[in-house]
Amino acid sequence: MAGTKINFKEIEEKWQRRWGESKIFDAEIKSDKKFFLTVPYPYTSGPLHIGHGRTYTLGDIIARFKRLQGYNVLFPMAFHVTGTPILAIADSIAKSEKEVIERYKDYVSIYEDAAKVEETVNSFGNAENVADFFAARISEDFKRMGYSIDWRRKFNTTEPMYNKFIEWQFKKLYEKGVINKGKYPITYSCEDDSAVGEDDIEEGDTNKVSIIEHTTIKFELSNDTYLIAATLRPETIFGVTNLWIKPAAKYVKVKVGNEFWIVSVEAAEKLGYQREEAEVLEEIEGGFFVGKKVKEPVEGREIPVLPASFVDADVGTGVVYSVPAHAPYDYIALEDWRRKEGLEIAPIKIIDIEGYELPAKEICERMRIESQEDVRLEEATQIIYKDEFYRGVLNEKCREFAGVEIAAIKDEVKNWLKEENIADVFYETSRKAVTRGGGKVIVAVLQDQWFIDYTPGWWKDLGHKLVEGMTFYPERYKAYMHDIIDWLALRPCARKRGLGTRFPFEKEWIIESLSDSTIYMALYTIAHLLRQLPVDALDEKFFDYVFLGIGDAEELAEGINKPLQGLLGRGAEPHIGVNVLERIREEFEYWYPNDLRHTAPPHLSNHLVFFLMHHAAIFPESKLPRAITLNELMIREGRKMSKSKGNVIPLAKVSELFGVDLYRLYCAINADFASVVNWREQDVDALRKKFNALVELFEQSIGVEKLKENELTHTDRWLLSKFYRRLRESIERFEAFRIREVGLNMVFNLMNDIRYYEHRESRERRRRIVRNVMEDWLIILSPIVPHICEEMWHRNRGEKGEVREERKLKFISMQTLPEIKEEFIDDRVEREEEYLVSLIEDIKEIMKIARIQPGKIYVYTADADAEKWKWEIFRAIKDLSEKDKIKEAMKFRKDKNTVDFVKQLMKSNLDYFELKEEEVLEREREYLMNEFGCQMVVNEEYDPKGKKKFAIPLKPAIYVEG
RNA sequence: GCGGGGGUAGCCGAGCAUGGACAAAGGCGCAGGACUUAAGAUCCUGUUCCGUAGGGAUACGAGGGUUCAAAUCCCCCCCCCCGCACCA
Repeated sequence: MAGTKINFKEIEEKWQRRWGESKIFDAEIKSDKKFFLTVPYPYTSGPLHIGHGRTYTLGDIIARFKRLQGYNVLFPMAFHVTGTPILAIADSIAKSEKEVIERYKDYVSIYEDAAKVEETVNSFGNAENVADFFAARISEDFKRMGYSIDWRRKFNTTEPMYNKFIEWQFKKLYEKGVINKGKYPITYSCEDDSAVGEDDIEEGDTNKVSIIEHTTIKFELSNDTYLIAATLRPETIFGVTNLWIKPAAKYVKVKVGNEFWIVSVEAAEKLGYQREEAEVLEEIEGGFFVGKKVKEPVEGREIPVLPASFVDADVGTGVVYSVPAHAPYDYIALEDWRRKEGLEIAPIKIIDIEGYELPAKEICERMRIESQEDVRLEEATQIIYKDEFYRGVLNEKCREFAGVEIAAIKDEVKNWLKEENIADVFYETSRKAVTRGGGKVIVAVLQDQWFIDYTPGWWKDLGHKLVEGMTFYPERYKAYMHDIIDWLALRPCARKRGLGTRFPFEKEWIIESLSDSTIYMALYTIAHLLRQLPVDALDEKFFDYVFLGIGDAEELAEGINKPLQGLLGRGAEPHIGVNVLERIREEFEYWYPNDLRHTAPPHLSNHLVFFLMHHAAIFPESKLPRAITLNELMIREGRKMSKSKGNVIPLAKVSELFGVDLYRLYCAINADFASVVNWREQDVDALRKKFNALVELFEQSIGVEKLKENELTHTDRWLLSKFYRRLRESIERFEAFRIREVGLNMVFNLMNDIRYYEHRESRERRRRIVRNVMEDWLIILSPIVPHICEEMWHRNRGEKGEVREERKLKFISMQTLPEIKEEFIDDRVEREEEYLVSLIEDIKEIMKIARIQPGKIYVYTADADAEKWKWEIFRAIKDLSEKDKIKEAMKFRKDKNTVDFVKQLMKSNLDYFELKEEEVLEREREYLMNEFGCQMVVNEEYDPKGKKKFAIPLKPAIYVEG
């Protein structure tokens, strides 16, 4: 075969241009049923790659399918600019940071000529330029991917219109009493003087830094002066025997209220970020405290302060209290002391746990740990911690807490210690971390952080109720979303840095970027219309009217026009007519709610839950989201795609490297939403061959005459039956978002059917039968591979000229789903074919095993006159249980052969189906003889090997004569 | 640890909810053949083992169990992936 000579790139461009010119994806209000689909707007800090493309592509496939279903579809797009990353990039570039500049040169050179790269990147010192550049490029990328987006509604999240909208949202939440201010611990960089997140932290994406709450416990050194020990296990305070300190480290005295706390220098700095009243006084060498006695706070026992090398001044407070019965570190350190100095300190056991007498001692012995420098101490600590936490019980030394499991009593002990003014809270990071700039990351407590309080019961109830009524795909995420709502508590919603909307209640704060992207889908419905209004008009009243129907359009218009009239002078026509406002309201009313949000699982516990909760709080029930679908990520050659691995393929390169339709097909077919897609070059190549073959198949049927109804043979009917059955299944699956199955069914399986058909009939006839189903086939494939379908559709219809405005309905993209021709779906035809296939297989098997070249084939069916009783019994016992079958059969024919037959029947496990075997075989005799290149006869008397008796219904007996 | 998802032939990946037609779809890879000057593409055949008649044996992470019958149901164990918050 010559292979298809199609220039895919040309076709992509042609149809994208024509779709654009004809504005077919610009969604306008129609009386039809509507479908409003959104995917997350991309963050414009850099180019998107093929992994991101999966979500947008699947979104577009759904949008296109919904159009075929007859929905008036709105699929809009905007750009996310809010937050710190873009600003941080601009700052770095302004500061000429080499690494960032190099990275952005790479990014820009995806799009720009080498000559312009430098200049462009230089302009990125300004954050706005970064955002604008990538927003513009990503728009182009999306157009090149063939996405059916209504671009008129595009906006970005830093423009004034958006700010106004976000202000409105926060006022609504404020009215509900869920915007509050309070203390909040965060990861923080002193150097940058700001909060830092996963993206700001070195290796933060692979090795997360979380906030750990330590308990500090005061050990009195002298009046009002305390050594402050930090611990994760405050319940072990009852077993304390001594303190540990690092002699070489520097400690400081810190004035906290009326008390003086002694902690390491590092801890004092952290304390400064966690408490308002901490004041650092003099510095003291660790060694100074060695040998001193302190009073433990619970019993008032005097215990010694000892030096230990394992103490890290930069973890906790640099002071550790020692519980040698239960802490391996402490046990080993004391052992050291005993050996070197002969100092005996007896462990105090306070936790009973099965399998241990003295847990710390035993674990060290078992693991053969002998030195405090042994790295495995960490592991030993983990093991004991876990064992004791889940299985340990506090013993009689622990006052009223005795007899309770650690897991259940830990927090009670902690709270009691706090109440007794013995304990306090100290936050520490879960590991030592630095920012990408190298600044140390600590935990700071913000004293007046604004946050959204998701705890009110009424709100959670609304959230649960909403989720309950929604569709989720994959379904399991529904239960997960309920869990997230339960677990959601406080969420900081503003920060002092970054791009975004000023917090309306305190202007030096900026609304944080996940909090400003929760109900923005509503803005899509009206964004293009808001452009005609002055920004000042977009006040609270305005949005109340548009989104909630509160107030009156006339009054509102007057309010808007008054200041304008002042400018224009008396007697001038009002600028904004009531009709404009009504139109805006109407648009929102028509399109909202968001029928489907398609995104990826990482958004579940942040963006999506806010999306749901904010909708539930602000909008009436009729405007709440209807469905969420999620697709997993894409990896490449088995590995995660990331800048650092250098294995990223930009979305902008898809057309050039693979072709858009092929990429889209791969996204659709390679994995279900619930599975990770593995982008493998080898698989892409294999799919390309398939795809090209498919295109060629279509091409070869263009201009060919269809088979007429009266020409149809059994094989034609078989193909048509297969086709419409697959089509019917595919539409059902499409509706259920099982796009992979649609793709497999309508590409791989159908092509196999057609290959079989061609083998059975002829190439010429195949061209004709394909022509019979081609239009329907193209339509169902068009959401997935729209460009080639559009091309084939038009070639087939001979519409080579430009498509003019009035002919826009002629796009395949604007068709409706084909009718399923149920009359062609024919079980009998398919069963007959299966019957033949299995007969051929059996004969081949026999030829192979017996090593015979057939001279003549004898086939004996169970519906031959002499064997007919078999069919009768088959019919009679088909629905009976195994046990009853023989019994029932014997009623028909008391005979040993009957028993043998029924046994054979049961073993072959055939599905009952009425089929006239002899008739089918006679009809297809010529084909069968062709297959084997020899004579074949059916139900002849001649039966030299006595095979006849082995015939059972649907499985003829065979004798092959050499 | 908690919560969720998985472990299927050389690889990827269906099937498992409603146990039987499952040696297990489909694809890739590999081997042989056809076509070709050749390569590629395409098409056939094979791809656990045994078998001169359509059959049999062993197999679906490991081990038990239920059943006439288990990849599919139950129990237990091992391993892998994802989420656990302020970050877009």
